[in-house]
Amino acid sequence: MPAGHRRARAAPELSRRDDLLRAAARLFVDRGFAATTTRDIAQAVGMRSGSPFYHFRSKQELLKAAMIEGLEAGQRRLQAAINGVDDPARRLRLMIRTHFGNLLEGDCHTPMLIHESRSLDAAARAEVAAASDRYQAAWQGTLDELAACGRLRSSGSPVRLLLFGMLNWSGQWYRPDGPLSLDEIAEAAAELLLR
Amino acid sequence: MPAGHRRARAAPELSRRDDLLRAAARLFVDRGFAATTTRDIAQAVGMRSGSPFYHFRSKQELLKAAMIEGLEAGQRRLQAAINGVDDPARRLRLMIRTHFGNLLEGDCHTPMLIHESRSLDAAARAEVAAASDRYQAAWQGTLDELAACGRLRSSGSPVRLLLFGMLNWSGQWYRPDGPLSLDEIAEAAAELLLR
DNA sequence: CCTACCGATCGGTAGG
DNA sequence: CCTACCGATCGGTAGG
Repeated sequence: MPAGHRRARAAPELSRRDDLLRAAARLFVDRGFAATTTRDIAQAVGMRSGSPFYHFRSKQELLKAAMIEGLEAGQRRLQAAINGVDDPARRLRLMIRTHFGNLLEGDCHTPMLIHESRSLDAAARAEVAAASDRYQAAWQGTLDELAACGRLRSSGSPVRLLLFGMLNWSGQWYRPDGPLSLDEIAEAAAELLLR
Repeated sequence: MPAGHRRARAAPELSRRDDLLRAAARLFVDRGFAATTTRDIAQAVGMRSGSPFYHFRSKQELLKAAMIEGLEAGQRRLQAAINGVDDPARRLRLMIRTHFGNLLEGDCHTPMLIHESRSLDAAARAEVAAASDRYQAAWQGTLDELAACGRLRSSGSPVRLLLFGMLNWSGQWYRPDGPLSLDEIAEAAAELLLR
């Protein structure tokens, strides 16, 4: 039994670390950072209470890594989705839909953790803020382009922030089995921005 | 010294209860429910660690009361602001600006606590949800009226939810000493909705 | 990665 | 509303 499986899982340490990251992200999103126990996280991946600390120095480090790596994975999905798309309006629609995916599909939902960075110390919070800025910077170019050709309702400075509000707040009310699909919600959000 | 002040503060028990509620709301908003200690709350109003439990049965009850009473106070401000205003577009602008006040001015910021209702048991969560629904119901009439006369960008069903997203998410980025005033942000949000 | 454990903190209570 | 306190839980560590 151990023989045939050797190649299936390369670098088992990395995979375990990833398991912890994914379980932590899910629990942090569901219950909040402070209400989640390192024991909960360990149990979610079948470890004992002390073992997560073999992979991460502290609970805060787990949160920091989950947020940064989750944001970077989301950013890669964003770039892949708009790769080669010239029309900025179509690009915006794709970004909105992809962001909903990062936020509400899959099993990490990292963008919903942004508020938990208040639980980090200043240094870690700065690292997370930098990753979050990189994620948002990817949007500014498309918004500027739309504003330049007059296709944005409002080119005022809070537009990007209001847009992220519409999108990120959906984590509070969206239900996969509800009456609205993510495609529909994404379309409605784009409609509000585009002229 | 005790003589002359007797009339200044009527019903001191109620006032102490209110002090606790305000301090709790502020701390819950700043640090989150789970990360806030009942000792923190007691200290914030000059009590000893056991004393909040003379006014509230449990930490959860404190959260429930802070949320419900805060939402009701906000709803009263909302109604007062639009009292006698006939133009639905102007009413919407006033509601948005007043909601920003409930959210970001004063010292309770109750709407930012909605996410913390996950820390309540099912019965308490239902009570809070009912108060939150009443708060949101006040908006639906105005939105319907605007949709009926074609002055809403989109009359799709998620518009109210997307609107609340724009507004409530601002708690994540708005700074009183930042470049944008609440008047400007409120105006930008209204611009996105109105045609 | 597990076992066994520690010190600190926390929500809540008794009794006044 | 305070004093004094309890039981439980939690993040983290030593040592293997």
